[in-house]
Amino acid sequence: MDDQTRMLASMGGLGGLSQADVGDPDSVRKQQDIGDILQQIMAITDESLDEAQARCWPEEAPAQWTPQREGELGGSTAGCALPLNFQHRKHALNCHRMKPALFSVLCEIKEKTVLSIRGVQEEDPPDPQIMRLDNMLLAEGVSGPEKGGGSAAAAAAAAAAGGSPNDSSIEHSDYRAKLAQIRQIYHSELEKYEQACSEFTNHVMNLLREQSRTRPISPKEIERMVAIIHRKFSSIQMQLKQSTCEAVMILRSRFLDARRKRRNFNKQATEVLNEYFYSHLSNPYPSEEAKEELAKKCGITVSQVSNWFGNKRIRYKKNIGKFQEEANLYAVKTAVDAANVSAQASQANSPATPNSGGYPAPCYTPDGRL
DNA sequence: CGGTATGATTGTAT
DNA sequence: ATACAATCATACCG
Repeated sequence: MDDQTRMLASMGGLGGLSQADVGDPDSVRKQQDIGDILQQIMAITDESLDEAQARCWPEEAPAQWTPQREGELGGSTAGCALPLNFQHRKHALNCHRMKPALFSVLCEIKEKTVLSIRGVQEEDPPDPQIMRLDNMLLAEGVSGPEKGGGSAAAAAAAAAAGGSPNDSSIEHSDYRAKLAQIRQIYHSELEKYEQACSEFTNHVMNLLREQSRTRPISPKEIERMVAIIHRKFSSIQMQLKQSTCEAVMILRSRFLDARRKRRNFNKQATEVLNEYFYSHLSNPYPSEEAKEELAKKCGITVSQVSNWFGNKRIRYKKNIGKFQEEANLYAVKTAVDAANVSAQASQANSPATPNSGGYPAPCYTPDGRL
């Protein structure tokens, strides 16, 4: 009680605001006291904005040739008399021995009210949308670790495998270049966002910390503010990720949809494949190893071999007649090869085609005609 | 230019 | 996961 009155007195001395009527009941008076103090604080907080503004004014104003009368404006040569006045009041408030207690009470009250208003939506789980985007960017190699030599190595490998610099490898490198471009843009934008975010966060935190000396701001509140800022920025980042994903998709559909740029396999490759097919007509299902072997021989991928056999089987079955000529041709071919291998020349039996399975064998004569 | 050949993709069943 | 069937989209050829 004593303290309070003393504080009031001192505040009153400062601002001349203490018009507390002495006749009131105690509780009411207490409330009013607190109200007054709050007003004081508010006033100082508000004014400190002006003060800050005042401080921003360049001091290059030539020294005033007519020094102002001290009594009137608080006495200062620095153009504006307000700052000192405020400094003084602020200092007095800060140094008041009731200040810490009052401050903590204010913080507590504020904590309660603020928390009850919008407290319970903490720690939202990671957005599934953003996770999806992240996964995709990672899968496309946009957001993952920089695989510096990766593209070069891949291109080299493709060139080596292809033997000749075919179109596909050229297109592949083109695709890679475009992807790298997207990747670069993505990363620079992301970096920009992150920098802006941290800068802004720092700025706000400093501001709040600065203000927390005159205004009840708990560390928790600052944390919350930071979280809000981060949420905002991450939503911006999501837009970036989304548009990057779109760009990658467009690129993919343009460059990697092989149907658009279908190339027939070269003659030798088809020959190898057909040879295998017709010499295994009873069971034209190459094993994984066989597929790999064929792929290597033909300079195509294993899945291309699989595609070829899939297409071949279905088309052969659908119209055996159409393929008979071809079948005979390759049958003879293998027969000749076999004959060449075995020293016993063309004293021909039927060639080594053990036809016993599901695919009807073409009928042919040893000389290769129907 | 139109028809066919052909490699790739998609959907479905096993 | 693999095979099959249907389909797509391009390549190729007369």
